[in-house]
Amino acid sequence: MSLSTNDLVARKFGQFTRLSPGDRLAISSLTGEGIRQFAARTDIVREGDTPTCLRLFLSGWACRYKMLEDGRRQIVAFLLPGDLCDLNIFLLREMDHSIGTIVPVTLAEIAPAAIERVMDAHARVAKALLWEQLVTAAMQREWTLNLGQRSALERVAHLFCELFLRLRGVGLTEGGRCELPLTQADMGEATGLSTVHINRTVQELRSRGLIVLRGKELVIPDLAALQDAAGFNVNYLHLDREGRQFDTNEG
Amino acid sequence: MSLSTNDLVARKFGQFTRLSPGDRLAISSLTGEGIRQFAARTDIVREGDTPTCLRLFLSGWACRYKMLEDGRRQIVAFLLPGDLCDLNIFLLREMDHSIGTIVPVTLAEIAPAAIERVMDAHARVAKALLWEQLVTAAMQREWTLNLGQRSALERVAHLFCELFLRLRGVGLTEGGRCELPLTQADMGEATGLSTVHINRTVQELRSRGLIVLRGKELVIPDLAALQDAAGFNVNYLHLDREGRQFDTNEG
DNA sequence: CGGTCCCTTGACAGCCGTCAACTACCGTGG
DNA sequence: CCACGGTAGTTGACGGCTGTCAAGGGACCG
Repeated sequence: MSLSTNDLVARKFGQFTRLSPGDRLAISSLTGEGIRQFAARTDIVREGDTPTCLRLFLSGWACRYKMLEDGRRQIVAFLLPGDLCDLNIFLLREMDHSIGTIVPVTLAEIAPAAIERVMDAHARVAKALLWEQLVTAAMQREWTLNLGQRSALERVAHLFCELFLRLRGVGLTEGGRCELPLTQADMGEATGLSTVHINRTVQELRSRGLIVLRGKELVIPDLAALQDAAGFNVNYLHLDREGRQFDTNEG
Repeated sequence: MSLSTNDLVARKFGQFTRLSPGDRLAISSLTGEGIRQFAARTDIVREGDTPTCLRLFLSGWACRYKMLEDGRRQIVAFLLPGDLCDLNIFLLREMDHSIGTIVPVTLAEIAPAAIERVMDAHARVAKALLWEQLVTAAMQREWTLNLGQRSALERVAHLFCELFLRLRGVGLTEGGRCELPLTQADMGEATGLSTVHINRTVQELRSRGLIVLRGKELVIPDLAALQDAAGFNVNYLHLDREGRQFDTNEG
């Protein structure tokens, strides 16, 4: 498990910089204690809770969500394996949103002090974590654009593109195939659409041959075509290895 | 001007923590050089640019925005006096969005190294800046909720509540009154609504007595009523002085 | 005084939500 | 073996919120 965590971390942050074995070990060491499992469809953190630790997601899918008083719910982000959530969050008195699982999740709970220690000792790791935080913010802006300007078809296509590329970044795809454990209700809450309209939109994407979605498996026969339908611009994921300037020389 | 910057900084971060005179001076000193002015309706940074510096907004209004290829435009955030933008941004190779002015803007351009120096030397300042970054992220999540779940009336009311409270936080309101230099087209681009529908929505808010909007001045006769109409929950602005635990003892 | 920007209003259309019913699937238990 | 219930997906009918198109008015400015 430590090995696979190391691998996950290498893939995740390898999208930004090449971490040395020592760097990777430092991150993996954070996950030594505090491994926790959560069942599907349960809350990990609730709005109003006091933040206590950061979390590194190791397996499974979760989401950040916000609710209105009358029950309307908006998923504002998905959390996938390799995602680190809430750097510096302990500065806030209480959470303004909740985090809930979609499917069973394994994550590592990390004390703020431990992260600080590792970031102080490993400059490249520090930069990689800050990069992760910047990309998270960029995704949130892109979602704002998605909800504000895109049509239903574009929104759903965009969501699939983003999820696929993020999963591919951590080695969780096979060719054009990936897992997609979301219900259509989840997709609706993420895109601001009703489940009925999600259903129609998914079928439109199917009939255009842009996706094959059966069970919990998504296949994208032609990623460029799906991106085109979505008006997807990959720049916000910042997968450009800018971090090469910070790459280790050790390998 | 240095004095007024000091005052602005004190108000802005005073919402989180009480900075010592030395802390405030340290921030103000960052703005000594690199003061720049921008005309109304011009770009400060463009998508694709290489990030070079952070910016502390001293006066005027600006916005972050993203565009789609066909010209659709989404404002994803407003930048008001006291806002600091893009901590750590230099880790990214290029901007994924643009920043443009609404009205003439004065800002201080700050070199990454200078910020780093101040944050290293002043722990409370560092925490205040990280808090600012967390609040920015929280606002982006709230906008996601706004666009995904709220009706046109709720969205516009919510926008007005947020802008008013943010301005009040830096002392730019008088009673229930504040400046609102946005055109209805701007409001539309921020809320994902057409200008025509913004117009109708604003008039509905007017006829309900929730706002008085004339010229570039917004009056909110009953903030609680407007918040109620918007379904506004202030928690995401994190104005709870959690930072009191980090407050200076110097006064 | 013409031009431009911004606001306003009306008519009409369409995207998407709501409501409702139905199917498929699956695990449980009688 | 089948009944049963719950979840997820699907489909049709209908309505409404919001967009589009178009035109006009007011304020400001060169």
